Amino acid sequence: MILPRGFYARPTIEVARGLLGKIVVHGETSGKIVETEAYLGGDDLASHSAHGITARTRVIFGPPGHAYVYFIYGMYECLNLVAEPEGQPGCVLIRALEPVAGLETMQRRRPAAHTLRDLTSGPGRLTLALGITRAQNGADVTRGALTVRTPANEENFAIDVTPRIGIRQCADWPLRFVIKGNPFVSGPKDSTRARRKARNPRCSGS
DNA sequence: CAATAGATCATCT
DNA sequence: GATGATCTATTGC
Repeated sequence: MILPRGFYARPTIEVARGLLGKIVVHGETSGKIVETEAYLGGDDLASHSAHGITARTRVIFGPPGHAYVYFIYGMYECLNLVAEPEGQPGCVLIRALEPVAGLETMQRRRPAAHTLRDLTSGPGRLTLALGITRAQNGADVTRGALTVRTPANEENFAIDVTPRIGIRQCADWPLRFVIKGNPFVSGPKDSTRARRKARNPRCSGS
């Protein structure tokens, strides 16, 4: 079943947690969401919407249940889902998927992935694997080729909360959510002892 | 296994 | 003109 718009018209953090375990479908390819990050309005300087409405960020202020796809580092695109009622900023970055369907197609789109885990475990990776580009920016994910659905049988899982990754502003805010123990989350592999890598908090001071 | 540099461009100052 | 919600290949233990 496709998630209704009401699912997205809630506080961003609730949407970010609720999206874990759901299925992103684009054409013949699909994957289960195992890692998300919340990007809020207001004081969250890490969010693109922090500096107000621009040509790029207008989607974040628009109606919920739409895709916000942006281009970054000259090479990669990242998929977000717009939350909050229309007029209020807030979106959820999809950071990692567990491949579900269309594996051959995904492999073809990502020749650099040597393991199944590498296929979709990262924001730039999963957009390549699913074939998502800026053409999907602003697309309605409650209808069309790009949708988010509930899995056939929803399993129980615990949620881990950590700081967000790859940002400089507000780097210590606990807004990253992962399915605990799922091997497809991005970051250090826990095949062996995963040592905690301490990052300098840049936003903790004044 | 851990750390580092390079690729590359839309967006904003 | 600088920077960034990244990924990959390469180097060094």
